[in-house]
Amino acid sequence: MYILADCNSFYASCEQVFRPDLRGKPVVVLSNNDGCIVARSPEAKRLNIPDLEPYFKLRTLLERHKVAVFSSNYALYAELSSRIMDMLREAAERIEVYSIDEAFLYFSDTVSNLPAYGQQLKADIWQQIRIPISVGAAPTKTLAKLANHIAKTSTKCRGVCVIYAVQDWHAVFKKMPVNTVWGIGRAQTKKLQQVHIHSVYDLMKTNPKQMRRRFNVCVERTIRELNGMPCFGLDEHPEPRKQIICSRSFGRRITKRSSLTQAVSAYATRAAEKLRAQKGLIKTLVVFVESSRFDANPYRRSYVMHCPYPTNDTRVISEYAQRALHYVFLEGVHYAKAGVMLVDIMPDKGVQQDLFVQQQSLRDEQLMTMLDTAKTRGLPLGFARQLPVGDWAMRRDLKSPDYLTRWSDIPVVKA
DNA sequence: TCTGGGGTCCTAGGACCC
DNA sequence: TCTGGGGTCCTAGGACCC
Repeated sequence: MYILADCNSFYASCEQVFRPDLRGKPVVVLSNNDGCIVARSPEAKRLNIPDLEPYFKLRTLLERHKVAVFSSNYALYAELSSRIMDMLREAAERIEVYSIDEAFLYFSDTVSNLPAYGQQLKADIWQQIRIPISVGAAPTKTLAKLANHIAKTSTKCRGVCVIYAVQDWHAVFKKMPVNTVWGIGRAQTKKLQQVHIHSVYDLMKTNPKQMRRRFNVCVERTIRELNGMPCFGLDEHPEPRKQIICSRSFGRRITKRSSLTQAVSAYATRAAEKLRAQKGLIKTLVVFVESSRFDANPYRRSYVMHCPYPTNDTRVISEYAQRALHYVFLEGVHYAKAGVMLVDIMPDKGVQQDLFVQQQSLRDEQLMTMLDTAKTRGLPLGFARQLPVGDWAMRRDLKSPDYLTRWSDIPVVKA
């Protein structure tokens, strides 16, 4: 059996952990740059505040309902997430951390009383971390996702739903729209509706082989999973990333080359850190810049750059990112976003040596290791070109304190 | 004025080879 | 007039996820 443990309105719940005065009140969290709403507490959902809508369009509505609004505070969410994942790891045989706020647990033998197990898990995490979760259990991942959805939406379930045999759930599946299925997004939903498949039940009852021909292999697997045949296994030890992207929209439009230089330098630095963290090297990077996609004539350019040898040295990656920037920069564009992508990542062990080309030296590696160590200890070491802020910096006007990751932000208990 | 970021997988089509 | 077939690899774009 697969069990999906999924935090409820995760970012909004995190903001409430150190703000008990906001319990039971509408809370929303914004994306980077305070762009869109990405999380809503149940009270905010009940006010019909839409998900993924731009903040500026909803401002008056939010003010009218006295909704507490927060910028994203990833340091806080990541820390709370890792504490929850540690608890889940203790509670299960095997676990796949699927995203910041959810994990699949797997049991080879059925737990004797799954509903009770789910309730206990939920109670433990609430008691230790003060984050509410929902639990869905079923013979496949897709069904566990569905069970979790039912656990979240049906008050009868009290946050836990177990699907043992699909045939017992036909009536419920007939009432659930097909887009609630994991893996069926907007485009597929539209195509499915054209052939009169509207509910989860409709999809479940189709012929997987025929559906593969008409749609694709993903849809086929989903149908099989809905019928209780596992097609997706547990991914306990995810492979290292194949690519690393670091990009941001700017706090406001920028036109100066110097601002873009700083931003690209900061992104290249961050990307190189991520690369070293997974012990990778790259030879190829891509830099892209763009104006807003809402512009009448959007400008978007990218440039692929090859480094002379496999590297994870911030200085080299940054240097080649700047060279790439040279090719995509156009005077007069109001830039809204830029980014650095590291592609073709290879492990730093066992790299093909080239007799005639320079390699990354041991000294370079030691310098990078030293920088990374300094960073984990909170020492502000960096390169002169890379400034932490500028006119390109992200907007986060409503960020909560870093309660768990910054000494100066740790809450003080008053006697 | 203001519209997120970071991933993966699949497919179709082109280039190239024999 | 008539111009193969099958395989691999790469890339771009689409779709999906949270």
